[in-house]
Amino acid sequence: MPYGCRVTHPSPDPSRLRPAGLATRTAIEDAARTLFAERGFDGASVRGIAGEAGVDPALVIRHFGSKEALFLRTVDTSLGIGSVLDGPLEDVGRRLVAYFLDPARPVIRQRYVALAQAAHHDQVREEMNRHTAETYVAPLAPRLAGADAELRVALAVAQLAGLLDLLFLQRDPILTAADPAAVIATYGDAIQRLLTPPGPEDA
Amino acid sequence: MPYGCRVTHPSPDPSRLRPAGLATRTAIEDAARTLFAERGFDGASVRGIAGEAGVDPALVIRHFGSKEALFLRTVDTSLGIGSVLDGPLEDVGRRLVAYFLDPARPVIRQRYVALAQAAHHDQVREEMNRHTAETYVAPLAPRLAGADAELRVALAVAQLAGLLDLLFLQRDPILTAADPAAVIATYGDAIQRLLTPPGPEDA
DNA sequence: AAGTACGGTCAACGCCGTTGACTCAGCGCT
DNA sequence: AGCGCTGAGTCAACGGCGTTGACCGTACTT
Repeated sequence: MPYGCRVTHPSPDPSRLRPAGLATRTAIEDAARTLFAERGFDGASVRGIAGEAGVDPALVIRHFGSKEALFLRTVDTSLGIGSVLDGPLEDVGRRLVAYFLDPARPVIRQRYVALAQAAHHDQVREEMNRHTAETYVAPLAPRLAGADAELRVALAVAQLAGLLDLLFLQRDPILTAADPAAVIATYGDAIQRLLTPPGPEDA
Repeated sequence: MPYGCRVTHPSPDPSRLRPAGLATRTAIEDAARTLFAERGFDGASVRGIAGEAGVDPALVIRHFGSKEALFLRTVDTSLGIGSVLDGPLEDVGRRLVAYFLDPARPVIRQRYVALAQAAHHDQVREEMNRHTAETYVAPLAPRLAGADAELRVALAVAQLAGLLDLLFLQRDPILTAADPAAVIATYGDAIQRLLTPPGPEDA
């Protein structure tokens, strides 16, 4: 039986069950997006992602190089803030805090947790720095008056990151239980003062 | 040769080379402190700690229960800030920032990195929250005037954590290259405003 | 002298990310 | 038709991880 070995394949239609090439890549990417968001970087395993995608774990590495590279290609490091910064400068602080506190955006929380967990990998860290510079500093610093504009934007980013850290990673009970409106007002204004400090001649 | 098996022990003095009981515990704790500080929580392995202490890896778990428990018993989660908060309230913000930026304190930086890396373990997270409540909120909130004292302290902690995050974990190039004095002044004052907001009748 | 509790050792488990050798289908070539 | 090539996919294995259970040997208790 020289050519009867075709029987080993249970499915006769190769274009149906076994998506070839690019299709498997996207299947892996979808599974990775889901599992990274659900369980974070450490919690999601390459084997788990491969299983979810119906694929051999080795294939994931063959296609993407490493778990870290898969993460970088999969998770959106810019958390969709671009539009938030477009509005008027005078209350961008409150808008930023409100954006991340919005309970209608649980995905943001998940992505932030996954990103923070993966931050000890060099390439992820560099990507986050690139993202800070590109998303926050570049559009915001030129609009600021006063000295040290870039530094002040970076400090504002740090302040924002601290809130997300205590809220989503550390899950501080005081902040978790606090009234979101109060947090938005108090913390948002504090960020705002870094960006647009009120002059002494202010009303 | 029924009792000749003593020869298997190369050292005839048991109190010298093989410290018994409590001594091995402290040896493990010392190695853990060193390696956790040097390589962080994930980077330091139980096997590595055991090797550094000259001990079987299983013994580490037998004595401390788990890597996480060893970490909690070993690393000081209060980063030695107690005394910083004791001084006058009016510039505690700057003092806090200055404390962490002091280049003479690299240990603080190491400990913070290790803590942040381990934050996704439940018990470590709870310990950090306990530490926040005990070290910051409890002594500081009663001294504050105005509403939401506890919340404002928690927000100040968040703001401080954000700076450490971008500096020590993410290693943001802008903040890393910035003049420490400027950061202490700008960011310290921002924290200060959360704690003691200047009233409208201020000079 | 027997019992027991405990410090310590050893091998193994199940997980992880990753690698290398392999099969196999498709495709262009002569 | 036969050829080699390429690239997708599979499989078993590696070394490392945290952790567990069975097993010693000693020392103290009774």
